[in-house]
Amino acid sequence: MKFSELTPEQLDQAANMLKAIAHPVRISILNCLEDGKKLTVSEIHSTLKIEQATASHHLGILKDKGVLNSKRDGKNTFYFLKHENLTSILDCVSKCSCS
Amino acid sequence: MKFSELTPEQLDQAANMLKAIAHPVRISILNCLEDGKKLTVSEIHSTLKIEQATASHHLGILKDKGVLNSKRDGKNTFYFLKHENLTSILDCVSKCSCS
DNA sequence: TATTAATATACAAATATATAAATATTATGC
DNA sequence: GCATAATATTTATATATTTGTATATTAATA
Repeated sequence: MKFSELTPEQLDQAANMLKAIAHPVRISILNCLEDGKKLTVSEIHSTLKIEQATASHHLGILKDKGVLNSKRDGKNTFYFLKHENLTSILDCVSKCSCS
Repeated sequence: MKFSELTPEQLDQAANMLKAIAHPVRISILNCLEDGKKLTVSEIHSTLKIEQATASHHLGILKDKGVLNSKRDGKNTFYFLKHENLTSILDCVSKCSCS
């Protein structure tokens, strides 16, 4: 799939997905969710030492833009990567930003 | 290199790099520069049918954030990818946003 | 040197995003 | 139903980004 074959809508969706990822807190969240891990809002909030509302907010953005999925289980909501291979983006950028 | 091993500064740089890419016009620009191609501002501006100033502006952002490099040759400035493997980000996102 | 081509920058208006604090919703267990 | 825990949403303020238009810079050439 070449980008030149994408419709403007798909191009926008790709940009929105990347925009969602392109934030220090949200990169850190994705880092927590590597290897198929499913974590609750509380776990993210305590692990990253950020406000509960902030964690929920960023998780909501990532879900809204198609990066994450979530599954409610009682009082908890577990978040996880929608596409496992998205972490390869992180690998690539971390390589590029360290050289 | 795991992200958890990145310093806050490197995390910010990675986020800035992704933010630079995360825009429909700039994704289209990167798409033009695949396979090591080097293009001038004029070529980008006519290929993508955007204003000259807009092309220059977006190219400047991509260069400033470490995504592109440029080389002046007389009246022309040629832009090209700084890290060839950055296009793998596009491949990944295009796959994810089409499924 | 004057003209033209190619690129880059400055500015302003509209839009979008980030952050924190407060409040609301959803679900459990007594 | 009431209290509590876990999430989610709202609101307001500050900041950043995008876009177009105009202008400035840089380089070649007549």
